Amino acid sequence: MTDIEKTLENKGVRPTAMRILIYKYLAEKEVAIALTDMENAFSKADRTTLYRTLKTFEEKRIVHQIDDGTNISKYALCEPGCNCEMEQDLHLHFHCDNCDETVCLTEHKIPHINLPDGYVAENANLVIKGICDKCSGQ
Amino acid sequence: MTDIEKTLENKGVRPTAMRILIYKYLAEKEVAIALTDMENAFSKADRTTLYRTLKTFEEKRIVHQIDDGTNISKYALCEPGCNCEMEQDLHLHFHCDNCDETVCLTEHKIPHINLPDGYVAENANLVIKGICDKCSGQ
DNA sequence: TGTTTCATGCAACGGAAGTGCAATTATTGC
DNA sequence: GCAATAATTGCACTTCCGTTGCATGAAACA
Ligand SMILES: [Mn+2]
Ligand SMILES: [Mn+2]
Ligand SMILES: [Zn+2]
Ligand SMILES: [Zn+2]
Repeated sequence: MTDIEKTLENKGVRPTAMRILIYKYLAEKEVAIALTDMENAFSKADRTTLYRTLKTFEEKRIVHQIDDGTNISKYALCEPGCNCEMEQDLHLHFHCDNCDETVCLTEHKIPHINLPDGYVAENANLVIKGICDKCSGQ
Repeated sequence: MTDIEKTLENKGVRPTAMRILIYKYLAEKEVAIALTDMENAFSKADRTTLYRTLKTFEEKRIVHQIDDGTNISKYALCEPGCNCEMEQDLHLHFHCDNCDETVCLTEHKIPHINLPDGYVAENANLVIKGICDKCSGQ
């Protein structure tokens, strides 16, 4: 039993061949992945299977969904021990307008915001757009 | 010539009847408006006209587009004299999970974020989700 | 082994954004 | 005013992404 299989089982997901492949794919990419990216990478697998795998992973807190403002849902593996929905774990995301890639900046947490009276914050999403380190040539 | 007509002309938009109605509608709503909302409010007008009017308004900086994470684009009138794309004018948006409405918190600017080396920020989007003042009963 | 539960594949649907083109309306030059 | 021109509006259609229903296949269980 490999590390990935153990991880999946720990999260309550049966480690099928497909799921292991998808996990590996997510692990080796350092950027957020869209369903379409998956489709291209796994031309043999069905779109629905990829879709449902991502949803299962999300539910079991293996990945978190990222809304980077492109209107295309992206996904990235959660950090070990992260509580995606807890305020202290909400990190920001960076979307590069040049290469169109989105990355997690897991070290950069979303600052706490004081809201007007009556507003109760439960979640937050902060996306910075611009040019990424690869594209800025630095 | 009414105030609205003047405003539109100043922004370089011909004040047609339709556009004046749409502007009025946006002005009297205190929440961000989706294209579908428009369709319901103006059942006589064609969807495309509403769509293109919003795009024109956006281009001419009469409204700004809001991505609140629902994957439905919303629009709200810009504050007088605002430079939507300038960093100092980027305010945050609040989406209520209860009533599903999104509001501009124009007084709450997005805090400046220090990025890792090589990343160049050009724009930012911060959406807080939770319960709005009306729904929290306060 | 037989039964049940879960995963996968195929097909179709739905909502929202966007586009080409024709028709209508407003503006301009004479 | 009237023809020529430009801008706006309406209709039809497309595309893209996300999502669901249902049948089939594989794995776990008893
Ligand atoms: Mn992330
Ligand atoms: Mn706003
Ligand atoms: Zn880049
Ligand atoms: Zn509310």
